Amino acid sequence: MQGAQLDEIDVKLVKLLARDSRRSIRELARELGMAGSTIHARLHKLVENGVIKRFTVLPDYEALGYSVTAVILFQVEGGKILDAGEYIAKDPRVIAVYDITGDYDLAVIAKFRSVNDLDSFVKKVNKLPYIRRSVTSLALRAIKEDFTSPLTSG
Amino acid sequence: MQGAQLDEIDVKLVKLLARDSRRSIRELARELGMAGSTIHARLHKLVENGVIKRFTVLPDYEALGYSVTAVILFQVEGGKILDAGEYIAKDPRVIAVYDITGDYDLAVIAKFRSVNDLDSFVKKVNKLPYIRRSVTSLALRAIKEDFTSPLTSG
DNA sequence: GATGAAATTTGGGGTGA
DNA sequence: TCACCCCAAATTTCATC
Repeated sequence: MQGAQLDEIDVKLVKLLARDSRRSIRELARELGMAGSTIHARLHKLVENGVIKRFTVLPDYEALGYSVTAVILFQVEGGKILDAGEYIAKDPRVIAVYDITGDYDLAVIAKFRSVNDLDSFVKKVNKLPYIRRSVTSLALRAIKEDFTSPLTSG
Repeated sequence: MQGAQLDEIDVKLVKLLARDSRRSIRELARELGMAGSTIHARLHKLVENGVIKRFTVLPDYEALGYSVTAVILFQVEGGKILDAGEYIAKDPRVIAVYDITGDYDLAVIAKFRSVNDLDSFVKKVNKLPYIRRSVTSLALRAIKEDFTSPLTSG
């Protein structure tokens, strides 16, 4: 994916956009001390190279009815970890799946409309033949949830 | 924050923007079968009510040099969970902190530039007097990481 | 790569229906 | 809420350096 080496301007541009992706190219150009057309071209490349995967919006899941967040760990039979991970990843309610070291093999974070919804998800996944064990932790509260934090707090 | 009840159009609008927040109001209006000025007003309210928290960009953390992701669980002395959570949340490398049920009290997801960087983070947090125990799992691979998934896959 | 100027769209506000 | 118009500002393209 990356032949693209990013210089300091590129990184600054991504950070500015992570903070607020609606800022005009003119404004960004002014702040970065370059011409608008240059920033426009750089932005285009960043998107093309996949450094910026998507322009999106940070939603309030509570307001949208997703009041339940869960962290679920799975033990999977050796050799089937990626298969299981990819199966789990297909579910739209899953926002993250990590292949992890330690006692468990997969860490999953997902958003649900209700505890019943969570329950049906866990049961669905546990039906897979190569899932050995799972632990479900209900997130009583999301103290922080900001996937841009490393870029926007720095 | 939520006296705002969202109708179907509002939800659709958020979903469309979660998929691509650069689409013009004209285009969104056409797709939703409403006038541009109406969509403009609705969008304004969604931002004002905090249903849309921020316009942002989905970055490729690998490309930006954050090659290490970790899932860390903490056991915290009763009564100090929120304090610990808020302390941890301040670190820019932390993208999520959940107050969870189960054997551990906090689940943390964070991004690091190196394993050393991760190590120093865990040591820093473990110095807190009310942290009883922690388990660090290195994410060998992010099989999925898309915090808009419930909105964009549905 | 970067630039400034030109051509095309868009945002945002207002009006009356 | 809508359809319509307006204008200032933005995006995007392109010839040129």
